[in-house]
Amino acid sequence: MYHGNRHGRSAAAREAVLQAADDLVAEIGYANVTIEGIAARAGVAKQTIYRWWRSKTDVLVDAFVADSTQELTLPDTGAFRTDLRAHLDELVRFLEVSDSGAVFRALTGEAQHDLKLATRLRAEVLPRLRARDRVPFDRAAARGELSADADVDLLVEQVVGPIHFRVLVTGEPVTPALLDALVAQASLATSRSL
Amino acid sequence: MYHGNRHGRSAAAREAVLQAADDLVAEIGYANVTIEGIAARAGVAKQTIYRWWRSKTDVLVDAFVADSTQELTLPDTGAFRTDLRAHLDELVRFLEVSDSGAVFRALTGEAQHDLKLATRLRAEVLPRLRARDRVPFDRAAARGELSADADVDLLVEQVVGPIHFRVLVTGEPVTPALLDALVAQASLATSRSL
Amino acid sequence: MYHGNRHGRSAAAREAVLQAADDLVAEIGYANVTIEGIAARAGVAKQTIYRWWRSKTDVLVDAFVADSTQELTLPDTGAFRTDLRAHLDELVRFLEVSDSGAVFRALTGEAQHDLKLATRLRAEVLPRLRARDRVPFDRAAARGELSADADVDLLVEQVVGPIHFRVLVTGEPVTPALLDALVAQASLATSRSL
Amino acid sequence: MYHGNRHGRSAAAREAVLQAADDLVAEIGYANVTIEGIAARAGVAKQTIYRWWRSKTDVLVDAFVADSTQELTLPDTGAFRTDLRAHLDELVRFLEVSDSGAVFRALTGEAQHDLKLATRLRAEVLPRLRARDRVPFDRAAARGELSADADVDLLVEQVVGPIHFRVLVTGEPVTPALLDALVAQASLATSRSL
DNA sequence: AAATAATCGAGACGGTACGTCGAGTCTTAAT
DNA sequence: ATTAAGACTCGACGTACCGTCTCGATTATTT
Repeated sequence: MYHGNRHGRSAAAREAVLQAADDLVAEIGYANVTIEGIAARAGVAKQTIYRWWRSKTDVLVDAFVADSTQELTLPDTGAFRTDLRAHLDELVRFLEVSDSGAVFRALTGEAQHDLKLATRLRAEVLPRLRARDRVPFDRAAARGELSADADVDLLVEQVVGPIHFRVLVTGEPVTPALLDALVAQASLATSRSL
Repeated sequence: MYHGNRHGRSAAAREAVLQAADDLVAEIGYANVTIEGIAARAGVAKQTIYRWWRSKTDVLVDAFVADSTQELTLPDTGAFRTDLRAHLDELVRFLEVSDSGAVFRALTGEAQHDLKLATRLRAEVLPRLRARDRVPFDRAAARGELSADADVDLLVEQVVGPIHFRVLVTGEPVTPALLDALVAQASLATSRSL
Repeated sequence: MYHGNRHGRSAAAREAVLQAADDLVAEIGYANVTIEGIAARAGVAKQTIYRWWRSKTDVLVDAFVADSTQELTLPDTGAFRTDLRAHLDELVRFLEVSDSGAVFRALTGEAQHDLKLATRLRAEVLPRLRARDRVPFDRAAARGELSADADVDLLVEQVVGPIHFRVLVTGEPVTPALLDALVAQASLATSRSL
Repeated sequence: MYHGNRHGRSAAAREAVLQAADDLVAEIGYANVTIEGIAARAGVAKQTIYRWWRSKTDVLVDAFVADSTQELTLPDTGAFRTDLRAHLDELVRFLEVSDSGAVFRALTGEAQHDLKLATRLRAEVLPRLRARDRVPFDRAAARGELSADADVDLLVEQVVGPIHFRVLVTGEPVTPALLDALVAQASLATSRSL
């Protein structure tokens, strides 16, 4: 067994911590993750974690950002409705199924009673997600399917809001029926604004 | 056949606990509330809390339910759009401003990593809220403004989803512009179904 | 199952408590006996115990006294040395082996930091034991083997003191060698005082 | 090969705990001493106590041993009788009057229903006391006052046994009359063995 | 190459709160 | 009127993590 500074300077330790945090959330659930647990799992001293992060949520935000850096490019189907539907399917998969989505839900939950976390999420995570949600609408606008003065952010919220509501609040599964209705509603808005 | 002290829990203790829990959430925030703190504030032994509740969230669900028992009846304005708008104003006030709403947000947040809490919320709290959200739609249906085969629950989700999304996820204020858009969209849905 | 006052007045409850206390000491050891445990075992309400006894040690003193009421009469062998040796054998058996002796040791131990218990023991238990310890000496005096002005209590202490010392302090077994020495020493004292 | 914080326990914390334990026993009595109380008094975290000691008795044994490390050398009076008498006077003072003796009595009491404590006492405390009790006899042997084949440990027990009996069992004061009798008896034993 | 400084692991520290246990007091319904 | 049942307040238990703090070992940089 090896001791002392086994990570050269720090990069390796940093990655070990993020990886351990990710693993632990998946294995034992967000609520049961502790700084001590992450340190033990990562083979890192507690102090090393405290040197770089303020709290376990801070670690998890970094882990989440690191994971979601991998850009997934939405294939262009040539039409707004199909583009949007494909994106929403992907969004639902992320929120309901993926490990990454589990972390997102946990962090969003924790942010309800942690103002600092809420601020970080809104500064670093949400803009990225928002940008992705806008893609189908921006493409539609480029195609001229959408009037230039339409409030895309507002339209986005009307579409993704109900999905998040189901996932975060009611806990009911997001059904194809809901997605159909949302796509129909968005299409109506685009066509109406012509 | 009864025996022993069958009067069971002391009503005074129960109320003191719920009141203390409510007060503490308002004063120091959900994350800082502890069972010990509630017990001290309520002048009650910790054991008494543990006898009747599993956790602090369990206490707060009870407190929330007790508070929200007071039905607020939505005034009938005679038209769907105005009914709905009045209801949404009230909903936003609840979510963003009220103490009760702060508890709701905290509990919903905690439910993201506490399955038992999630189950309780979905069984005891959400149906009540859902029923309130349906009122404008049900009245519209009674007036014949809405086709009988419309999926009211779906319509409700499309309207309240974006509001919860702002409050819980983005943290942005719910603006009149959003409410206008939601009412317009809902009206469209009703008129279209004629 | 039966409830309420199932013991008529009280005598039965009293006996049930003493019996339960005795059993529990034998089964789980003095240190693990609790009032609640005695009450549960006896099928009696805690309050009933508190009505008659101050503490668990108080119960156990009563139980001990009740048990040791059965007088064991020391057979008269006709000579001091053999009388004394028989008595000491019996004393060692009591202290080292018997359940009753285990209770005696526990109570004596507890009395080191419980003044009330110490007082009760010295008033109710020790005189009885002392009386038994005197028997061989008193018989010797009656036979004229002992001078009338000998301090029997002092002689008794010199004989039983080392035995209690081994049992309570060093925990070493009381060996025949020790008993032989003690008997010899006592005999010397008696013969010298002629 | 060492690694990590191998300096182990903090000497300051250890001493603070032992001192606080000693003080508390003297002030409020053994039965009222709690781990929490010791921790608070010592300005130490409870966990620190639990890290190094199993129980309050374990702390007190350490405190007792630390206190009694200070060897008291018995002055040599030149004769067995006076040596022994001086030692017994000192022993009685220890058992009946000193704070240290109070701890000894409490620990001996507790050992009646705590096997682990009993074992520790017999391994670490009693041999030291026994050694002290032997001193007058060993000196007598060195002077030739005692036959070489005398069982000194047995003689010691016959002398100190009755003293412990009074202190621990009957609670009566150890009188000069008893000490006189014990010294006389021991002298007889020594002279007889010439 | 040797000395120096930064950073690592390990883990002890003072704390806070946890959830449990038993003490001793109280109230209620059954007998 | 006394009991069994059991809820109550209280205090301590022993545990889990928190965030801070040495400590000695291990590098990486500086001399």
